[in-house]
Amino acid sequence: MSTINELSGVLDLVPMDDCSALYESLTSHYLFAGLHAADFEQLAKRIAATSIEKGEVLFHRGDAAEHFYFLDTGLIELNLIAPTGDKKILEVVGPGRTFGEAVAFMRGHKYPVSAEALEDSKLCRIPNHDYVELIRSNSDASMRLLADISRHLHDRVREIEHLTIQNARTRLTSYMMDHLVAAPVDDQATARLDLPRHVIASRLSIKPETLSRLLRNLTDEGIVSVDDRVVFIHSVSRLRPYD
Amino acid sequence: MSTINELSGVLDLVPMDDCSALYESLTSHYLFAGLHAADFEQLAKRIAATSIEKGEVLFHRGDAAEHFYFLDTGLIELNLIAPTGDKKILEVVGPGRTFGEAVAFMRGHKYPVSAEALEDSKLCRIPNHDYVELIRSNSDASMRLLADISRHLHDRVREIEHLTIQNARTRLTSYMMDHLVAAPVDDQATARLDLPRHVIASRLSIKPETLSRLLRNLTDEGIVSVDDRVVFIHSVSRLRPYD
DNA sequence: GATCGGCCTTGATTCAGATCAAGGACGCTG
DNA sequence: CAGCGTCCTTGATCTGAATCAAGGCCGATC
Repeated sequence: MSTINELSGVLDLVPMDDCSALYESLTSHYLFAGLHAADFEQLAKRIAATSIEKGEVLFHRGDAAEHFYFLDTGLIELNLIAPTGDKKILEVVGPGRTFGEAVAFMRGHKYPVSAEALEDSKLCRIPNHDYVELIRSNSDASMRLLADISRHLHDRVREIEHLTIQNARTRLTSYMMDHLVAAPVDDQATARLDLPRHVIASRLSIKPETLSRLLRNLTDEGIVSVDDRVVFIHSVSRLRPYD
Repeated sequence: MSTINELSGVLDLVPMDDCSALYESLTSHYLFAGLHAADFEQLAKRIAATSIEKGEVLFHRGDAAEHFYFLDTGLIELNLIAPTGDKKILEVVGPGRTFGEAVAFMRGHKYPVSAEALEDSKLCRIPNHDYVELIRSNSDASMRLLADISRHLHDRVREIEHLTIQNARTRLTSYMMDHLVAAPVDDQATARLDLPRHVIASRLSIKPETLSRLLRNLTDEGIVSVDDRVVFIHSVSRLRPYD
């Protein structure tokens, strides 16, 4: 759980140009797709590729936020830490997604969350300042960023809804429905719980013991069958009676 | 709890131009301040002034969102309703503030929350489409909107933090510190709990009974004195031991 | 294949906050 | 000022989820 970012340039930064595959995946991301080629090339000079090992912290909540990130491979958790040491995982970010892009516009320019690698990861570090300067003259890109941040906002509102007017069991069933491998057929479906149980528990704001018991209850009630990371849902309508 | 907005134009809409004071307060809001006078005049033609009585619902969660709002006078709550009927007040919006502006950029263009008047209120209804078209050609305005929505996002993250890694008592003391009438002096301060108790309770995601008991505990511990809506804090450091 | 160390499950118990149930303190109306 | 409704407080009890405490199940290492 060490920080690799704080003590000057401990990150092994590499100019991104050196890695054409990464260049590709970045340009196809919707936050960059609409940029003029010349503009993007200019920005790309300031983007660095880096990697981080499982368990390392990319940035801490409260750190000055000069960059945002694009995740190429691996898995990053965004979390909040209580004074008591308890951790709440807000979100798990997968490949092809960006994080930290809203911080550029926040007062104080401090990260409101910490970012830690759940797996060895490769990412791009994009300087806020350069990106903002670029989109300032590109209204389409600005609109896409607005859509992006608004979606994050909506996600947070939904999370608050889950935390306040729903209970632990409903949060778990929502999570399952968000992780189906395919659309339900015949009131049946399969979900993949690909993350370690304690990570899922933290995302749902429950303890691992509670997650375990909830899965047991659902199994005992004949609603699901659990085989390691795969959950077979025998009856979606019984799993989600109020949908 | 009736809806005034659903059945076509039941809102008593008035062209905003007719009300110069309102015009004034709108142009001084930071989301409109940077606009060119000619642009704003164009937009103003499409802005309607309206009013709504205490207890009426301005829009429901899930309604198609064609407009956002600027609150001139009164008080509006943004809430979420559980299938069981329980209500969670996400935010209480006061005069001079806007709400619903992020919805224009969300997929589906549906309000993610409902808006209900806590007091008789006067507001302006701004068409999303016209506003977005206007800021599309005004990068300063776009940047301000990005800052605005990012701040909302940050607020939601803080709320999630309060709900997950803090307890009811800490949420209440945070609320008090956010509602001081002046900066603390000598480890003492005064907070105003200007809203009805049940509204504050819902904002904090607790029941009125619990709010009442928490205030009693703080009083019994000699940390605060409560006189109706005014809370005198005898010791900020004892109220917030981890700050 | 024995030993170790994570991670997950299960059981027993505790606890924060909700719920249920009475009052009390008002402001309002007739 | 009597009567009433609304809002708030207080007390008693309940409950969902946390905590505490064992085990069980691997997979890794020697």
